[in-house]
Amino acid sequence: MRNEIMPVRHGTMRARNLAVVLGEISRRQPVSRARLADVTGFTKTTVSSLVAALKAAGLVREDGPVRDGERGRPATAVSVNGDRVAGLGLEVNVDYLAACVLDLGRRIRHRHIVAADNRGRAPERVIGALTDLAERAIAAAGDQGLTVAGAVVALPGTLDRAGGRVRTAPNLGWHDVAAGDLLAAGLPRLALPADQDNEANLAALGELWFGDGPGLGSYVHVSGEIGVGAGLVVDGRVFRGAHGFAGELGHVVVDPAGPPCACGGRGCLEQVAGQEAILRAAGIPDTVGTSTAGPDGPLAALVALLRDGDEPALAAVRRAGEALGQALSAAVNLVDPDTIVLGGIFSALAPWASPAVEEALGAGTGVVRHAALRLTVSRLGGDAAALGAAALVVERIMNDPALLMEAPARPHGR
Amino acid sequence: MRNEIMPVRHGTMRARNLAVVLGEISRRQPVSRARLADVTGFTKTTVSSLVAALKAAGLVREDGPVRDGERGRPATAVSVNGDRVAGLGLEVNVDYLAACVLDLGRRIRHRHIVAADNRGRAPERVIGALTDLAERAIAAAGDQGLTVAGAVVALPGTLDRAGGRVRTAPNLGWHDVAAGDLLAAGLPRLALPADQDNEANLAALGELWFGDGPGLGSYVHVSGEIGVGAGLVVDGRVFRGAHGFAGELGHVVVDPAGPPCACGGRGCLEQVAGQEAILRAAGIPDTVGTSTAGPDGPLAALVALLRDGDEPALAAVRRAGEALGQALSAAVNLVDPDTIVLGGIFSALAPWASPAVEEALGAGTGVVRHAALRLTVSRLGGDAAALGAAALVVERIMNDPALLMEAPARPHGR
DNA sequence: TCATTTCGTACATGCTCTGGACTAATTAAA
DNA sequence: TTTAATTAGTCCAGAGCATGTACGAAATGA
Repeated sequence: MRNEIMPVRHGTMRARNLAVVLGEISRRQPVSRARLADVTGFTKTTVSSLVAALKAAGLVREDGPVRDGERGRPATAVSVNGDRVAGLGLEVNVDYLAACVLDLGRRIRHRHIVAADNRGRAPERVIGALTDLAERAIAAAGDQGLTVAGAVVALPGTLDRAGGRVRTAPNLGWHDVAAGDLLAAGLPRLALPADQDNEANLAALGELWFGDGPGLGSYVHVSGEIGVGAGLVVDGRVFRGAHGFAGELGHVVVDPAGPPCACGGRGCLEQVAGQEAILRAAGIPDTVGTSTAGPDGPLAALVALLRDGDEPALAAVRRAGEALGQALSAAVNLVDPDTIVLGGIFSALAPWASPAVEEALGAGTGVVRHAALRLTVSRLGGDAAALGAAALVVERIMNDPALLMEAPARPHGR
Repeated sequence: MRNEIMPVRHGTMRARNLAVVLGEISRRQPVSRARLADVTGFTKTTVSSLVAALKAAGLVREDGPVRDGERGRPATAVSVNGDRVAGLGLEVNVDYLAACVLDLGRRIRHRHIVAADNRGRAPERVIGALTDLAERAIAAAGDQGLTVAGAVVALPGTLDRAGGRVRTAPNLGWHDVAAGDLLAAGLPRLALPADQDNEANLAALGELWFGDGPGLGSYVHVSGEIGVGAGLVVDGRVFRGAHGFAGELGHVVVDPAGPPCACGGRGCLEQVAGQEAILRAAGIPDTVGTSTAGPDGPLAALVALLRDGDEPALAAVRRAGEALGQALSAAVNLVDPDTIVLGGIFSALAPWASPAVEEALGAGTGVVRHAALRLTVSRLGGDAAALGAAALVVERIMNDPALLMEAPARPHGR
């Protein structure tokens, strides 16, 4: 019904085809124009013209002659130019801020996390500190000859992405904050408009790019920090649902008779498998202020107890894993992924939680389905969402390089 | 990662723009070329050319002069031509077969349901009966001057859509059946290749087109028959997940301690809210053979008991509603729809089940979210999936009318 | 040294959208 | 009744982009 098929004009066609060629270059890295013509179906002429435009924009580089086949003139390989354009990823979380710079070649050029207790702090202050971080990142990029083309901010809450506002970020204590405007005020104007997205979605994207590798196509990425969220990736695309609130794993009911949750529901997963719940059940005081992720945080204390075989801690984590597995089985039945990736605090707890997760997952998914399902653990650090945010900028450029090219590429607007 | 951006050539551009114009015509029905130019952004020249092509293909019709504004030359209105091309929808279900013909103007031209106990019957026999039904439908369409351009079959099971095979349809007793080939053998070659899809997905599509109206954008459509399935529609598109098995609501766990299910899991929704479970709990023998949907079926008996205030029946339906609401709350948290539509047997049971569904739904979704959520009941009959199947054919044509147009529209393949 | 093979570019061609001029049909005003 | 204004739709040149053939460039092998 709501089909949104947009008109295609010459400019759109060109823009699209630039993206096709750039994408294929990125996928096959040093690759000749002839081979590009082969795989895209374009004529050699068209490929040459598209590559020339990409080269002029600094997005692509000629690597010099390479012998591809056995006879014949050697090809001049082209590859993505990672030394000119980069994306900036930013992240606001409850107990830290993060920034990272990712170049078009997918190399991380800068990465910085600072601990900060943002719980209840005024949004202006938080965004102020974040823009400081962003400025330093942009400067660092500049030192390496990189131009930062755009930025995305990861925020832990429900967003109105179109309006650039945060509706609610309960763990930050934010309500209806114009984060976009605040950020725009502090950042230099970039070529691409700054954007924001949910922390869980971006962490999932980070996993796709830097985690278990490009083999992952469709998966549920659990990103438990203070809350429990999930990013749903289907065929390499983040699935956001109708309003962008999909993947709220933390509020899936795992025990209808359970305790009431702040969300208004009852027996939500977060009540059992959220960080606070786990710590409480394990008998550890949850002191925010010392960074959760840091070596002195309560999470480290929990892991230490687990290592020592402390029974209450083990039971708490087991119970959390069980509930998580149950909620995930619903996600599997409804969203049909290949893989489940445990991220956030669960990647640290995985050695003790995984068996319970696995078992509950098995009980909640059919035999056939369960056999095809993989359960993996994220190897990414706490700033997975910042990485994903930067990846989103790069992805956006790769999907529409014309955004960064001179006017001729899109002559008639749109 | 897996981005699938396809090259765009002139033919693709044209094909796309034909779809844009056709879609806008369909949306605004009698509409002038001038207005089309306005809303699409094309020049008047381009619109004229596109409309001419659509008219030549018989997809669009000129309605005669209409005074649109107040001054100036009156416009000649164009609208979708519903009298030339139609789509055929077919449905195989446990206790009936259905066919329907839908013209491009979205009018149902033919609709036929026959009761049949397909449980355990040989697939060849079932498909044979279905092709008979299809032939009669095609003949009926021909009598009305319509050409059937394509067909889609709704099947109650997990499908390998690309390969045209049914993997498993437990309630039919089918395993790895080449339904596509069987059907192709019996049907005349249509302009578009015949396709198949899951019954739940198509029922959801049927609801989108013929149910509570175009207002619905994103919703979960529960289609309980023998099993319990759900079709997920996000922004007017069916969401199929990675392998096409999304929306398996029937196997979401509602009670981890519950009875084992045939799927290998434990405490699945289907064990509580499936038709058999409800009937058993209500003390009614589940005799398949008499059509479930018919006036003498066990479902009618259940409704009669409910009308009489029979307590075991009321309790069974209440319990089913509760479990359904709980499973649906997971779907809401994960997929983020606007609306829940109760279809299948639940539309008949809604008067007694809805309060329990509503309550469980409220307990499992945050306050904010729950306030925005609507719970409605399908007004469609048993053949919702057949309607949806026909709608899918029509949608496919509307999305790419060039498929039905002479070669000139796509000169270079693809 | 020359045929063969493969890579990349040049130039003419064709398809499709754009834009301004023009014709057509109607209402409002003179 | 005539004339100006307004809106609809078509005609025709023009521009953007991909296609296709021809051709020069750079390697291998005989």
